[in-house]
Amino acid sequence: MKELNIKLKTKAILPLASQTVINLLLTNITIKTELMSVLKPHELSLEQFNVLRILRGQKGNPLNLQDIQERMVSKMSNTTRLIDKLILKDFVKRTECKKNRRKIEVYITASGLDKLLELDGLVNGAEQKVTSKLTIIELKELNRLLNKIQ
Amino acid sequence: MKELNIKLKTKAILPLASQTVINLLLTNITIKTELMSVLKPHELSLEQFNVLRILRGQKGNPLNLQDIQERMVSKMSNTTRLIDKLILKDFVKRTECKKNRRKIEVYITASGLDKLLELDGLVNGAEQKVTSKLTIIELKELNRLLNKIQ
DNA sequence: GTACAATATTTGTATATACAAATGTAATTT
DNA sequence: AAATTACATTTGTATATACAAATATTGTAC
Repeated sequence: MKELNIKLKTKAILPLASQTVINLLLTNITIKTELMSVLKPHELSLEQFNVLRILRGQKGNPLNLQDIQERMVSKMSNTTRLIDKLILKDFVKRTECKKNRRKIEVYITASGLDKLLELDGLVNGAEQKVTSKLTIIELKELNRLLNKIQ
Repeated sequence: MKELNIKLKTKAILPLASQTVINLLLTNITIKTELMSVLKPHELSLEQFNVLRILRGQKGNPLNLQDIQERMVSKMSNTTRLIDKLILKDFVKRTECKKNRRKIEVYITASGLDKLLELDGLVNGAEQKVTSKLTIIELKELNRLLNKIQ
């Protein structure tokens, strides 16, 4: 509570539920800032990077937009336009599905795979950095608690 | 880990640090969705609501833009334009500071206070809802862990 | 007291997010 | 097989976010 008051420069006494919500929002900003500091120089957003990783996970097989969306962290973002951005950067390719022309299939390109290879270590480093202040036991406990909230 | 794999529809085995980061991002979406479901009908964003609460905390005294920004959860957003929106809704007033004409002072209006009164219970309810699956001890532990990350 | 630096806010711009509506395609019903 | 419904993606629009540049005011050094 004391730390929270310092962060928000206030003396207000907040209920535990409010403290938790604010702390989660603040932690989110910390994490996004850290990850973006790695991705920004490569002109990738967090979700763009995530979609590249999802496509790599397919090992050469394509995914259609819906399947991609289901695997994304934020299901709300506009997948069509996100893929457009990745196509402009030549990290993915899009082809029409022959079996069902409503669908489009998305592949990761060789240069997309290269970029991921370049980023893997950096992103892992950022993830390590933000979690490094907790022990393994604490991290497991944190995951357990977060899981209960969702 | 199992739950995470289900959420992301993948079988990938992720390091603990990555799991934690993704779980924090997912939890953030849960919380924002819950809070926005309360605020949306009132056409307020999360930060707009937050700024109103910050101003109420001043008990009639004004705050300038910088002071507001320091107290905000997300310090990145454009405070000038956020205040513009609140002025349009007649929830705050802005006056030029006489001592230092570079500064502008922002007050909450009576109708801003009314709106907050209307929202207090709803927002508290949303906060309770998202935290209700944890015990008080777990919530305290969660706050402690989040504090260490930030 | 003029020039320069520091401060506070505003404006501009590019991108991201959120969501509704439109388009095109396939499947189902009658 | 025409009409309707469901599905997959795209487009439109409004707002939010992120950050750089511009403007206006104040403080300070010479």
